[in-house]
Amino acid sequence: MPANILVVEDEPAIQELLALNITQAGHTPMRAISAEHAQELLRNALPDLILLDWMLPKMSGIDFARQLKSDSATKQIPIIMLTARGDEFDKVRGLEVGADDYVTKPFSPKELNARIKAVLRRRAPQMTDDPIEIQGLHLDPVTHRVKSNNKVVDLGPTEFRLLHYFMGNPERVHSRSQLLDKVWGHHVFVEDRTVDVHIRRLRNALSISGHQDLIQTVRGSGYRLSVITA
Amino acid sequence: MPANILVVEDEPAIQELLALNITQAGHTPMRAISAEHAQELLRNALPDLILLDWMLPKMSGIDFARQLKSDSATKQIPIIMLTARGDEFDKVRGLEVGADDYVTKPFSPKELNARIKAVLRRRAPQMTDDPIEIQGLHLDPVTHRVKSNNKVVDLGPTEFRLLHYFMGNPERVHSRSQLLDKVWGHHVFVEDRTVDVHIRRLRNALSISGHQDLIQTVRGSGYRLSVITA
DNA sequence: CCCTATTGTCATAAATTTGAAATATTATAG
DNA sequence: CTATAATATTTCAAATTTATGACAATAGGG
Repeated sequence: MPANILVVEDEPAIQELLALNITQAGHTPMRAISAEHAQELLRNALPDLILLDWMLPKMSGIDFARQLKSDSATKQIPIIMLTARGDEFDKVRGLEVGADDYVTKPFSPKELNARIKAVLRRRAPQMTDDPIEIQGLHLDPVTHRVKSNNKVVDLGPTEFRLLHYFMGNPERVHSRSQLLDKVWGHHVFVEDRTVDVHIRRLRNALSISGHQDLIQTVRGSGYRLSVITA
Repeated sequence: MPANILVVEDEPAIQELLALNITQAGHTPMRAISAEHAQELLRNALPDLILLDWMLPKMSGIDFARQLKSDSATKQIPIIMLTARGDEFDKVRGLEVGADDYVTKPFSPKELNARIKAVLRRRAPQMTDDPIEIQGLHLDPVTHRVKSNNKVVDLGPTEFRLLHYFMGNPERVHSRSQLLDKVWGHHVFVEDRTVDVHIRRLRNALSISGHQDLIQTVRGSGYRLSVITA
């Protein structure tokens, strides 16, 4: 979720404010004081998002945006426009040059962060949300449901992710550490043994449809989802 | 119901007229003065519908339409052709290149909007004015009414849009952010938690006819309208 | 301009989930 | 068959998430 954000703003005070905000929201700011300066930075590294002032010295924000959107290297980078309330800015023109959203100054940190989050989210690639079926057990990420013959299997959030992962990688043994990485997240600090508890909860829930044996223990290695009952 | 509509028209006066019409119909126009310009805009964002002049400088409307329909990214976008009465235009050729409908200039705003609505309805059933019924709960966008066995469910504007969206996308889990995007709009700045409150109000209103359980909480993910009670 | 409906936020209450600790079982080397 | 390591279960308090009621600000309608 943390992203690199390029701030293009000529007023030092506002730029500082923006950078601070971005940092506090867990992202990393890159700063440019003009379109030209920004172009220079872009040659080295491409950010995940660009905050662009509508009014800039020399090349204006709108021209710069147009340019960014016409360059194949930068055109997919989302842009949030910064406009002063007095500016003659309308959504249509903004959208025409390819801005994904806009914020009017003065803006609240809260609002800015909300918009950054929203834009990044829209960009985020959709995870594979194809339904999976194994042994009559259906898992559908879209509806967030697990069913077996019209019987609904009720799962908590973690158990759902766990089962999703198992069904996406069947017949393979996963160590507790691997499961923590893939299902919980890369940087979580959780006891290995806690996985056991969630496996128990998952089996428990699956037992309603008789699928509890799908989740098998591989002593000394971890767990596995397998259709082989032996 | 609101849609982004790309207008490709080289005559400024007519373009202005079209944009005005579109805006008044509750949609958002994007303007291009040529096929090339349109291509540029399309690289940024795909509209829900394209209004395309039959006669354009350089690349003609017909060629552009053909190109749009051959590109996998744009081929499902519906196209309405604009033709002058004098133009030697025949429906067959228009349909050959994949236009979904056509309007002859001069056109009446009424006719244009009717055609836009019709084309959009064919493509996105959820944002049309068609009545929806689920589990005896009837929602009619035209009369702006919700009924269940001649019992009237009284809803505020936001709750109505929310229910409309849910009924147009049943069984699917929607995150709070998605709901804010789809029901409130892209550029609104509202707390995620506010969705909870409106869900509550919606459930409350629905309880008059016993449909409150249609709106289900999916812990950790969002909300869902589902007929599956379990 | 007054009155009412609607909205978005909070604060607080409820409900559910989670992680870890303690205890019980089970598998397996020797 | 035993000792021992590994896994299963149970339990519980803390943490997280959602539900709810109240309220101030706004928008609309007369």
